[in-house]
Amino acid sequence: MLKNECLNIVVKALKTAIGNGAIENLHEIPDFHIETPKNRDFGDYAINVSCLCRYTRKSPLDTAKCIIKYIGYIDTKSDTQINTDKFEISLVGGYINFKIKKDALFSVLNQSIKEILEQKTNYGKNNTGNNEKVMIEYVSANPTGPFHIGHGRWAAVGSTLANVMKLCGYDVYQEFYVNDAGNQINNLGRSLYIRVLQEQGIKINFPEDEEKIKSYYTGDYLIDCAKKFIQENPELSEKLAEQNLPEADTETHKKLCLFAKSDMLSKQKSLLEKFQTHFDNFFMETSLHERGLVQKCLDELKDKGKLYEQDGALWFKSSEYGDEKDRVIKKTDGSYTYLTSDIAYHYDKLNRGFTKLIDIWGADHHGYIARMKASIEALGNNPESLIVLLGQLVNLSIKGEQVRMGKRTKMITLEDLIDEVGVDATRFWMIMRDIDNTLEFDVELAKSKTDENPVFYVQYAHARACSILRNAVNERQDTVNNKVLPAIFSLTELDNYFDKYSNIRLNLLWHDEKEAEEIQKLVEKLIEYKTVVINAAKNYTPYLITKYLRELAATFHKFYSSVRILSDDKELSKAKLALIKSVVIVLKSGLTLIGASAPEKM
RNA sequence: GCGCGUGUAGCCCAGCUGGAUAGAGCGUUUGGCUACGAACCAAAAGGUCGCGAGUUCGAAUCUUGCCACGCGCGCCA
Repeated sequence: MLKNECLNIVVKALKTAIGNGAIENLHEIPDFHIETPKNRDFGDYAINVSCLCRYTRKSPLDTAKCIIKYIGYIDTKSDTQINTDKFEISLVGGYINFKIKKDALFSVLNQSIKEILEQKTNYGKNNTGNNEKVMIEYVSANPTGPFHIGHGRWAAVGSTLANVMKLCGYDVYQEFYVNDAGNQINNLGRSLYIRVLQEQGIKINFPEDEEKIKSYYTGDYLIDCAKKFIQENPELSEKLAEQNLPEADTETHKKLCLFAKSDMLSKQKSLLEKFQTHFDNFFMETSLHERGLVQKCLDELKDKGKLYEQDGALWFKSSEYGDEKDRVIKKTDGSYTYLTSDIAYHYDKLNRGFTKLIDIWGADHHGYIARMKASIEALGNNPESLIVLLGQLVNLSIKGEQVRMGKRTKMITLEDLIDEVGVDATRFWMIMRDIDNTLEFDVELAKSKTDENPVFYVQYAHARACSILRNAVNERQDTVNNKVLPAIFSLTELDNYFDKYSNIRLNLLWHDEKEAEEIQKLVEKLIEYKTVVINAAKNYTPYLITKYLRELAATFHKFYSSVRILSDDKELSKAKLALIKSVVIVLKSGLTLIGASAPEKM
């Protein structure tokens, strides 16, 4: 790449300068950052050498002069301008600016378009992940009710991150942890019991006592579940109704719990699929207990002297590993805390061979990080292997007015939102912002099919580009002369061209300087996709993909408005169509990464 | 009180490892469809980068002290 050549030129010159004693006290070549100048009149790439000022004891400009003196080309216009075979180099302030000469630029742009057309959906694929085994655990909602809006954010972010990391060569495994062992399942079963009785006409209600009602799920989603239960267990339901038991007996209770749990879980699963979020595994908390893993973890911690008893409870010395205080592992009533199974769960993940554990949690769980890492370290593993991505919550608003999720107001579920807004728009909006920011989700905006909505802006670009490709192989209407023009290409002709594409005739296009500029900008944007993907994976920031897609769409729309694609000149049209095809490929690839569709018509 | 996060244009947000005149979108004003999709494009207006100090040749970016907002600080999950 030309970028690296710029870097090499500067580094080589700098080394010569040091060798000649022009710069003293500098022993290590600094890590130069290659930038794209904000003002393109300066050039295509720039390297800032101001960081060397402290060694040269000169101004940034003089420092730069001092370096380019050693680039070694004779074709020197002045002490601030030099020509190489590929670049025009000029100095402004502490910047060494590189302007690529036309021939060099052709070959780079050609090469890039060729790469995109050849690799197609694989464009952007790389191996920065080095096949590392990564587990991404996200959503992990309790199986006690429908998803709320926040779960949607983790689903969209987690699945997009998984897609991006796969593209970067990580061996990604996606898991959903089901908390099906705690007391909340008992509460769920007890709540279903009441609904089952109600459905059979018995006058019974949830307790009114504010304390007691906390152990019930009063949402009406259990009514459906109750109906299903009665249908599948008619005899038992009748018995329950006749006896009108104040509480279900243990056997029945277990059955109720199990039924409600699996009903909730299957509803969650199907919603996730609908939402383009595909897990490799749903890991049941109960399976940890069944396999004795919890006990095994406790034994191991005990052997290492990390547990102690106090006030009738069992404690873990997490404060030895940086947690602010020790944590209870086993309560006085003999039951385990949530943390206990989580310790076993993460221990198990590492034992399954994953070297990087990514957990996506709501910001309200941030206090958990220290104790989780403490447990990993206490069990002899590297706490750095756990990466917790803390996400801020979602604020839902309708027409600018915030919807408060009070206890009294009816909850808006993720499913409601998807039905209202659609999968594509919901996913796009959910990952549009960095998870460090509270997400402002305006239902009306996301629904709107106008210029306020970035999802449609991007999809429209894709549809528009597809439309041009269609027009190239279809008859067209010439409204100026009012006649029908024949198709420029046959479909196979065009496909063959893209498939066996060897050299785009960009230089054909170069006669028009304005067009050339637009073409260069467009191709550069397409090239950028590769680094965007890498950065999104490296920094766990899937929002970069949406940001990029909006930029690419904007670049394309602008390109479209100033460059005519189809014309009588077949060769010229072909060359331009190769660009359009590339745009289609990259837009579609990006939209696929974020789990949104790429419609060819809208 | 302590911990984490946020504070950039009227609104919602970018700003890459400290670097050139702080950038998009929406909204506002104005202009552009008689050939490829106007769900688009172009132009203008709009900023004490929360406030103060420090480090630096250079700070929206790093350090520190305040201020405001959000979340958390359970033998809940």
